[in-house]
Order: sequence, then structure tokens, then C-alpha cells
Amino acid sequence: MSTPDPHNSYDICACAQVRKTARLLTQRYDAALRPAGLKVMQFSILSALAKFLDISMTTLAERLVLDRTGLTRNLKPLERDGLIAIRPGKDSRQRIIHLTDLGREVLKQAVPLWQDVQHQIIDEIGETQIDILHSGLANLNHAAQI
Amino acid sequence: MSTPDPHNSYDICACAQVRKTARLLTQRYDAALRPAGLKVMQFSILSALAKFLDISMTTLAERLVLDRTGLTRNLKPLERDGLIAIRPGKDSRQRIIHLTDLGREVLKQAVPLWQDVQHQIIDEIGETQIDILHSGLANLNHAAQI
DNA sequence: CAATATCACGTGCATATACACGCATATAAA
DNA sequence: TTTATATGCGTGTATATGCACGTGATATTG
Repeated sequence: MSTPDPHNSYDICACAQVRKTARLLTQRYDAALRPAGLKVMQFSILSALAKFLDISMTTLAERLVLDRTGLTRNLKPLERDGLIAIRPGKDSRQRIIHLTDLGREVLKQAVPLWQDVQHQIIDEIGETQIDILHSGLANLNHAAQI
Repeated sequence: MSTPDPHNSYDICACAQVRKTARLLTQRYDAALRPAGLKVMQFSILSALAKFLDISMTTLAERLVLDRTGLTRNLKPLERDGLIAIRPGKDSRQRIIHLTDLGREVLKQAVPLWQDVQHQIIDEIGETQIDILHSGLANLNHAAQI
């Protein structure tokens, strides 16, 4: 990865590497969360809502570093299933997303499942590695956002 | 990330972290490759084909650590645009993917674009960090595949 | 106050991704 | 050789993701 070689972009593309890892982790986490009926992105959204409480679309999208229009569609199944409710804000352009009691309940049920898989992954690669990886990702995020 | 806290899954989910980074990098790489008319996944596929030459669906999917059915659909636009051709193999169940001359040409045009953005990212976070990140991802991949 | 710029958001379109299921071919067992 | 099993692949369905574009509401100018 250090020495880009045009004939070898297959192996060393930083983006492809991270995407591959994201696919693998998504499968693991999705499988772990299945008993709660959640996918990992939905779990992330519910977690964010539990932390930030009522929050507008754009702000939530920024928090999650997720495209705003993608968020709109990600919320659809959650709204359909009654885990969130969407209401107009004071500024009538805004739509405020609210975690319902049912949503909070499902989240509570999902957290131990998430914790299990998170522990498994961390155990398997070691906390030190995870911390290094974490800071590496943070740097990468910073770099990618420029 | 080291100490899972159920009330804080928003910040520390390894999967969410990696997915977020994948989104950021994908935007950067997609933007960089746009002049060649490729998305980063398509670039990955063409690169793999240039390396492995004619290869079956399932084998290519394994190489890319990509779902087989996802690969089928990822290939559609490439075939439509004439960058690849798909032919039956000796085993008539197999479909062999072949990089066309046009595909090779487009890839050749895309490599410098990819190289630029890859360099930018590496420069911004440092080669050492990238190497650490690389090994971290490798470990994570290994762990996630268990 | 009217004209304009800005903001918050949704939709249409295209690709990305995976799972469950089914189909056809090839291989092994009987 | 029939039958059973395994393999290679596609489709249906659902979520994930981003860009270009449009719409309506607020804020800013003139």
C-alpha cells in the first residue's frame, strides 16, 4: 500500500481495502443484530437518536457523516416499523426525528447483541490494534474530508 | 472503542467507524475517477480482471471479497459499456469475464487518476499510518471472516 | 414590502450490497 | 444408467449510498 504501482492497483487501493472491510464487518454485525430486527445502519441511527434526542434531518446526517438524501431513505423502514416518528420543527422546513418508546425498546434489546459482536471483533484483533486502527481511521476521515 | 459502553454505542461501533470511512473514501475516489467514467468499485473490478485475466464469476467474487450476486449486478454497467465481455466457460455453468480492449484502455486512462487520489490520501495521513492501518484492516478482515 | 438569496428537504436515477430462493449443469452414489 | 448431491449462476426483494435537480419556506437586500 505504501508504494503505489499502477500495475497493482488491485491490491493497494486504500478505498477498496476499507470498503472490503466494511462489507465484512457489516455482514458480521447485521447477522448479530438480526434477532432484534435491525441492520447495523439502523442501529447506528437509533443510537444517535438516543444520544442527541430530537434532531433535524440535516444535523443527524452530519453527525453520521451520511448523505442527507440517503438518511431520508434509511429512515423509511424505521418509521414504517414505528421505531421513530418524524415531526415538523419550529422552522417548518425542518423535520425533527424522534425516537419512539418502541424504538427505545428495540434499541435496548439490540445493545447486548451489538456488544457481543463488538467484543468478539475486538478480542480477535486486540485492543491495541483496535485503538491504532481507530486513530488511523480518524486520520483517514480527516484526510478524506479535505 | 476499547471499552464498550452500552450508552455510547454511537461513538464506538467498529462497524460504523469503518463504514463511515468507506463512505468518505468512496466519495473521494469516485470524484477522482469521474473523468474516466468509472466508480471505484468498477475500477477495482477492471484492475482485478487485468491481473487475473479471464476468470469466473464466483472466483472473481472471492478475490474481491464481494457477494457473488452483487458482482453479477456490478458487472452489468461494465458489460453495457463494452468494458468487459462475458462468455461461457468449458463448464457450461460457468461464465467467464473478459476484459475487452476498450476496458483495458479505460483502465489505463483511470490509473493515473486513481494514483493521484491515492497519493493525496497517503500523503495526508502518512505512509506509516497507512501501513499500520493496512495491517489493522487485514487483522480485522481475518477476525470478521471467522 | 418586493426581489433575491439561502436553507431544509424530497425525488428520480444509478450503483452497491446481501439474503433467500430457484434453475440448470455437472458429478457422485446406487 | 438412474438417482442424489453439489456446484455455478441469476432474480426478487430490501436496504445503502450519492448526485443532480426541483420545491417550498425562511432570511436578506433593495
